[in-house]
Amino acid sequence: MPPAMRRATQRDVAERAGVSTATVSYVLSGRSGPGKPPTAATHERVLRAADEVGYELNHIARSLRRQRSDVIALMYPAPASPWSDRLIEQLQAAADPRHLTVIALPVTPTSAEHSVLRPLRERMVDGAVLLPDCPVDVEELAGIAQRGQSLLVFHDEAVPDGFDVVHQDRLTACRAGIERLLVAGHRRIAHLAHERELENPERSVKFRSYRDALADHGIGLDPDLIVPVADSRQEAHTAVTSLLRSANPPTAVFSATDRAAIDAVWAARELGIDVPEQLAIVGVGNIPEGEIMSPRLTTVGLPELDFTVEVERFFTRLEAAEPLPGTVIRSPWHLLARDSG
Amino acid sequence: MPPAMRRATQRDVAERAGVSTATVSYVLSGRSGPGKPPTAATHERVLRAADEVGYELNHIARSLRRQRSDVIALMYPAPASPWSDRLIEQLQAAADPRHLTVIALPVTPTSAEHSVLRPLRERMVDGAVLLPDCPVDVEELAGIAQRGQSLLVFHDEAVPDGFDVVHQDRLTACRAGIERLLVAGHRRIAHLAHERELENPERSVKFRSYRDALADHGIGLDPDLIVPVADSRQEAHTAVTSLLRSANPPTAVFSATDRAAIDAVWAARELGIDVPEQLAIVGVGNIPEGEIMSPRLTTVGLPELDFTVEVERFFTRLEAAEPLPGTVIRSPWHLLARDSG
DNA sequence: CTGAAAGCGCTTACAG
DNA sequence: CTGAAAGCGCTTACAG
Repeated sequence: MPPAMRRATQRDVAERAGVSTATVSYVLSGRSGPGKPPTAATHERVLRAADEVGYELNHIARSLRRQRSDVIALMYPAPASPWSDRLIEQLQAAADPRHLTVIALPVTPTSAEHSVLRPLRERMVDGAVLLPDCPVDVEELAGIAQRGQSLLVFHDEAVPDGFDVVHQDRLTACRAGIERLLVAGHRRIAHLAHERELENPERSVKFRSYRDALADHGIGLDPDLIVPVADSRQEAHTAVTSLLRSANPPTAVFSATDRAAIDAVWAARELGIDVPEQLAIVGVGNIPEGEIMSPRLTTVGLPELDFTVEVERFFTRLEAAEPLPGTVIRSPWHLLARDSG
Repeated sequence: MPPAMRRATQRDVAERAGVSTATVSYVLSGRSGPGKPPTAATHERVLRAADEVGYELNHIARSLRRQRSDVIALMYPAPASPWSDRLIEQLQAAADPRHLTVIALPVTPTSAEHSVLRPLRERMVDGAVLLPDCPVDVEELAGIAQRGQSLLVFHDEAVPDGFDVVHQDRLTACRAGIERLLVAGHRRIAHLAHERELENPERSVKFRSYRDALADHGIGLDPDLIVPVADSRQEAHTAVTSLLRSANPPTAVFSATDRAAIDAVWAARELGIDVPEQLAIVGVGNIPEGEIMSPRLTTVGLPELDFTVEVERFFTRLEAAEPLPGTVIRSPWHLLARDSG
């Protein structure tokens, strides 16, 4: 940072108003001490002085003294999604009247695992909501909760321990999606995967569902059918096009994202391949576009993009006078059988 | 926040290691004072003590003392977009090796105008990149820059003043998009608008382009053709469908977002209406999907989703030893005439 | 009703 | 090479 112009502090305001910094603090924060509030005249004088010297609160100093930052975070794996957008919106709606600031912490694939929880660990925020697939060490969460920060974690395997967990049963739902393809007789099912998750397949709900469901039906993995393109619309389009043009094309696609699934529909259409007759497609995530395209996208996900219950619980914990026990919120994913597969 | 367990501080570490807090600070921060660095033995002892007491740095305390937070923000109008995702990615890539934290500050329509710049005003962050259409008071930016925070502002009318501005000439480009429709002979052109911007039309680049281009061609505004659905895929789809079914349907659509433009393509297709023959469609934003759908979307926007120059300039300013003069980065939008209109 | 003073948890010249 | 001490800008019991 280039050198800063000296900023006005409460001391400057106090001097100008001819009062103590205590009085300035009480007036500007709107809080009342144990005694009677400042007189109207004092109040007025402080406000004017603050205005005259161009005083602005220093949030960092307040945070250190109050031992809370009044900032909460939403952590999500980048890129953003209708999910993260909706949750941000609902968090902000709840945070605004409480004078809390909501920040988003997008986790990019390059982020080192240890650094992801740093903002929590170093107390930059009072609490956080963690969306699924954030590459964090679940073991560390209990420690963070114990030190007084509020946590709501979307994670199917995590056990609540001073924090709340949202169970979505994603594995079950994803398996139902692939089973649907298998039951319809498909044997060559391509998988559009998250690039990052393919590096660490055991952690990937989507890849595991795919692998296990196929295995149950006696089908092995064909590397040619697994492409790491779920996060890029362009790459998904290209990859599906070339799969469909190959000598031995798939008859179905299971995509780790709805976006890539939609690209698959487009790619098929351009080649004159009918969906679902010649190519069945199942996505994951249930984003709103899926419902308005035609054929409507068959997918797996939350039936409603609504986090009222989760947000309420998070704020309850944040505002609790004493530590609350961890709870589980069940919000299971469903197979939404529509028209594409 | 529920009451916190007492956290270990550097004082605890110092006591345990039998050294002063100064030594602890030097060891843990990796910084060196004016003298010689601590001996290997001291170093070792401090590290072990820190580990034993479970010490974690308090970022807020460090920030207050150092007078910088080492946090930078990307502010963007919610919902997120390929733009904001890409910029976050590039900012993080640059921030990581510098040990800076990047946060996203999505601005929702409900945010009061005065509160949007609060994180800057109150010094929660050392600097920020502001994407277009953030509802901020441009007048206030110079003051923030003067107090030492780094600012890079995407804004076509802003004049640099201790901060950098990116000029994209969005108005010119948007007008070119509508002109294209007018020149092709269209007279009934629907506009899919941002809901929020319709409340304050003078601020809306897209609405102004639409209104002014039409006026130039002697066409008045028809309220039936202006619908505030650009931010919702579902609403866009519904609105376009009902427009196309109306007694006097539009022959073209100018959409404030590519997303809604794509929905318009889908809606038309479902009704058996040809794009662009029977309905010409022009979007705004140039998101990647536009290129892979068919017909390929005609749109207006940045030719490349790349912010290398902007990010470099931002970090140059952030790291400058003294205040840098404001500059203008030109990165003009273009009309990308493809197939949909 | 108002002020003097301590302290939040760090960092950093300075003295030794 | 290490330690004692001041201070970043606030807030808040406490004394008057």
